[in-house]
Amino acid sequence: MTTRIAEVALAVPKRTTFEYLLGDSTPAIGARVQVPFGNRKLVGVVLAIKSDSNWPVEKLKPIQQILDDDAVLDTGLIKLLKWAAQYYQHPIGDVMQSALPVKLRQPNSSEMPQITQWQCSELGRETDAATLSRAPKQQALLLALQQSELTDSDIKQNYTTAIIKALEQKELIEAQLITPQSNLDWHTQLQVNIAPKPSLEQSLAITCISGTQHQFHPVLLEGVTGSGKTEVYLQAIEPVLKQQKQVLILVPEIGLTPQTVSRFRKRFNAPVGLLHSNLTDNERLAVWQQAREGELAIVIGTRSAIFTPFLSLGMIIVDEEHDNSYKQQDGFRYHARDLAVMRARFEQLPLVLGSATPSLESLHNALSAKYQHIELHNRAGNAQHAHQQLFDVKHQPMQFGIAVGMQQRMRAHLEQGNQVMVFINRRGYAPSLLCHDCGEVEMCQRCDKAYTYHKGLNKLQCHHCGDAKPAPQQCSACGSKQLVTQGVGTEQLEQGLSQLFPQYKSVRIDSDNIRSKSRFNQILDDINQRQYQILIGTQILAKGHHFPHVTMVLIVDVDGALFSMDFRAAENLAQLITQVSGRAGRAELAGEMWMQSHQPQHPLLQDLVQNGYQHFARYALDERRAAGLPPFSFQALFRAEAHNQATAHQFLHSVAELIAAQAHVLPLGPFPALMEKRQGRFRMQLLVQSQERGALQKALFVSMPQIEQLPLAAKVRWSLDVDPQDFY
DNA sequence: TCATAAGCACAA
DNA sequence: TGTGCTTATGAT
Repeated sequence: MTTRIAEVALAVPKRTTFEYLLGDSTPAIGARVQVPFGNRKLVGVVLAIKSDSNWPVEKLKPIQQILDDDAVLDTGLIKLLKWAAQYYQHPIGDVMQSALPVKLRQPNSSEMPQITQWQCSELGRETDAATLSRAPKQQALLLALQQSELTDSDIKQNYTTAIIKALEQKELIEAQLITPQSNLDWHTQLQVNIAPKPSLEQSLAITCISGTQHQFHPVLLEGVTGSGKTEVYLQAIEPVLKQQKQVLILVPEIGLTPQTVSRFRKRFNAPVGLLHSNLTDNERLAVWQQAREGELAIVIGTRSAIFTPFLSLGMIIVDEEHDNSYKQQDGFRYHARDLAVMRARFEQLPLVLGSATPSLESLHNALSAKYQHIELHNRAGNAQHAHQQLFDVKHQPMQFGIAVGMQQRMRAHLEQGNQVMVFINRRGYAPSLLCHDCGEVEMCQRCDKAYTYHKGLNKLQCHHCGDAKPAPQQCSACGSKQLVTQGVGTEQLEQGLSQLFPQYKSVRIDSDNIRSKSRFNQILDDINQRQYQILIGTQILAKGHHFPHVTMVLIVDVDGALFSMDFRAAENLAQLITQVSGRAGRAELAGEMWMQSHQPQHPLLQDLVQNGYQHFARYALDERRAAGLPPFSFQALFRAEAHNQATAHQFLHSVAELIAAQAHVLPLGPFPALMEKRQGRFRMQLLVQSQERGALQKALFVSMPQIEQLPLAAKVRWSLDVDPQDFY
């Protein structure tokens, strides 16, 4: 009788799998098992069953328990995850774990969990919602619940707990613990509700996408804002659903709006599952299970939804594919869009990457015919883009960071009853506090960056490490009381604008002011109800929301991105500008967008303003080609931080030597990170670049074990980022 | 002299 | 990554 051994992936930071002896029963490949590890118990995923081992068999320990009857990760997902572990050079066990819902990382059952669901009480069903007219939010929620039951987190997207509690106390609604029921009704009961007639462009796109099922067929759908990409998605997935195949739709973190979701729900009258960061662990597991059982026709989710198991997946859509939130920024640093491409390839699926402002990487793939390229040029109903213009602020009188000339423009728009949106990329009152007598700036000792002054809280806050302290009364160097602020942040801008325009109401939208998703949705509602005339915010305001009454957008400072060390900064700025100008205003009321700059002649800005993103992106691609930057080369970034700079430098220097021994790769650095010091640690980076992806992969594959052996590797906190998106 | 902190190796 | 063993530091 031969010994049977299971190869198990465990969440430990080693690049290896671990082997265990099997008893009488054999777990499925992809099932979870509980195993002894040192003197603790861990949950791992079985990757293989075999009869021989690289380790002395007498040293192997037996498996303690098989946790699942069936695989929690099917063979397709395991293939994808193994590929990802290799590509991103990340420990396989950690990769497997991050693909599982939190509940399954512990030795819990993978059975369908119970979740909290709200419904109307007897009284609530009979109550006319109109009687709650003095509490419009409660009224809306009651109406919604009279239509159908909703889960706890569904409700919390749009309503605060106070509203839920109020209705509960009036005994109009009640909570119930339910176990989602298993059924595949949508297979037979799918009904397609009336769809608007697509434009010529749209129907061409729909035919291209849905014409090729059961094979890998990547499409870049480059459609200007308002050209009806969602309608293309809706009609393109129809034949997929009709074949009883499921659809996975990835959206950016902030882009999951209730409107989008209800459009999909209403069109097909089929179950739609949502995966986003506000779900409880049980809700997440429930959606995961329902997708796996085939009960959900459509799953819409953020980054990690790319790991959702499906009974029968038929298509993947990545909406706003350029969005940076698809890249995981710590631990297992995968890019969900890139994994979507691999998953579609492995499982032979059609794939749609949609964006008004495609990433240069995807655009390059489309232009070089690796992806099919479909463009939507026309906006529905002849809606116009906001007209983009540059405003030269050189020698201009400024107040609160806004040129007087721009203030006059704002006034004109406000006086016509329209809304004005102002973008500024700094939170707080002022980016630094300075002594007028000696010039001393209050600095965070741990990050070597100026503290941001928050006037409302009367605090100094470091935006890099989060350290905060009460705002001082006098200079810490000379004791002078002449402390002045320098620069302008959202808080000061809001205050300044209410001084300049006292008759108009303004609202500030930044992460200081937006604590919860429901509060954010509340403010968006109020904006569209025209409760506010002046909207002040950071980038958060730009993502996915429409502002029909905004006729003027002002970007306070575009210069920062033009001269950034980060070669992607200009691309990101262009995407922001284009996204915003497509979302402000409406058909009969084209808006204008102004950008304050000291460098209005800058060729990138000029190109963007005169020719639009499409032209700009191709121009930027040429620049990347000339400079040998991605997507014309491939990068990996080693980051290291240590208590003193020399240690981090020394470590990366050794890494560079190991890398340099490999063929066709070029180590650049070590150089200090854009943010040189953070939380009291010095941060250095080493960029590895290659003309060929394969050469870079091979170099990393060979070097990583050597790097891990370096004496300093244990002393320095370090990580590897394949295809880095930023250099912080 | 003891107690706690920091450093280190290791798990199948 | 988390644990337990070893060594360094330091207060009494």
